[in-house]
Amino acid sequence: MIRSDAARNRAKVLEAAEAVLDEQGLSARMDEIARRAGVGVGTLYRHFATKEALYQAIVTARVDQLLEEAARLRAGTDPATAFFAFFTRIVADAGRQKTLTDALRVAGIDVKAQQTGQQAAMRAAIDDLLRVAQTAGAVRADVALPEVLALLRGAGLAAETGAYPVGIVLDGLRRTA
Amino acid sequence: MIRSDAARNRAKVLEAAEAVLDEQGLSARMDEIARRAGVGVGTLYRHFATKEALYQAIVTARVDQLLEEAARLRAGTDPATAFFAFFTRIVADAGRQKTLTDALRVAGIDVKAQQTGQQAAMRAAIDDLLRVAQTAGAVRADVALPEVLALLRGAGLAAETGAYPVGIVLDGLRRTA
DNA sequence: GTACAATCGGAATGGTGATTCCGCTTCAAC
DNA sequence: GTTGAAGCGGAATCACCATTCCGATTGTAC
Repeated sequence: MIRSDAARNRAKVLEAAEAVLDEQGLSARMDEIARRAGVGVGTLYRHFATKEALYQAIVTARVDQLLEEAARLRAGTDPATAFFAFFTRIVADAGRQKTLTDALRVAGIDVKAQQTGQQAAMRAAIDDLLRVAQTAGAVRADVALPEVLALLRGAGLAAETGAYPVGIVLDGLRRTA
Repeated sequence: MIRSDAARNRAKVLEAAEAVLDEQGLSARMDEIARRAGVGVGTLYRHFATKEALYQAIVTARVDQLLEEAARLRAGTDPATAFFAFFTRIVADAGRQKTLTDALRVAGIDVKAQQTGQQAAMRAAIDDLLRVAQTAGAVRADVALPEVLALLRGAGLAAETGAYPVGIVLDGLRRTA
């Protein structure tokens, strides 16, 4: 059986880590996270073997949320606009959560060889939304996944520091009259 | 009088630093720069008090180059395209020189309060090119300097990791028909 | 209530890399 | 050619953090 205090601490750690990492990005210090969670660093390490692992846990969860959102949009929204909504959603979130920008890396060129297949899933979801939008005539035909990923990466990174005019980029992606 | 060897070493250090910093960004190590310059770290520190100072020296020079380029474009090119050319030039360079991305920060929201007035000059130059292009009807009227800076920042950051489709962003900036 | 394994907390450790120090070397003025 | 100051190299220092360790504590089973 899992000790109740252990479960409680794990939750506190995750919550604190999300807050701190969103604010400061990967450069946040482990002590700070532990302090904010109200536990010792030892406890923190009992639950997550390394900083990287803790980070990974959070990012993975976030990407999953995005994947769900993509599915939801795909199913329930006008195919011509689902793509734009998803793009916008990602950028908006990136402005609030530093971890998300790195989450994008999971979908992008990815620095350290990833694993989960999450990367593939994310790419597939975006690619799918893109194609449908193109078929519907809402997005110009001369762009493909790589371009969209690059635009997303840039928008996400920039949004991290301040407001980003997604609308302009989306206009650039719209079918040229 | 400045000792000849000192002058020579200063130049070697600057050259090596440009190369290394462009390749690896601010995380490059001081030893590496010294090694590449063929001098000891002590020498490196005799010429530049801190890593930050060395970096600053390079970035400042680069921004100056950009300012000249802006002036050149402003004077000698069709006002309707000078803006696009400048934007493109910056993004292209950012893909090659990691220091440039940070140079953009000088023109942007700037993390650690800057000084030189270089920031102001850069902003003014971009603002000027923008306005002229707008007057010429080449750029949509509903964008202003902040939006352009944000787009530049994003494009620069993304270009650092891979190809970036500037064209799409520029299309988004064009006058909407 | 007791026992013991799982958890805790947080001081100590270890690694990385910037910056300092200082005895040695080289330049250039005389 | 001599000499003092400026410059040099690179080993030693310092600071910063992630991660480890271990004696003290707490939860759960009996």
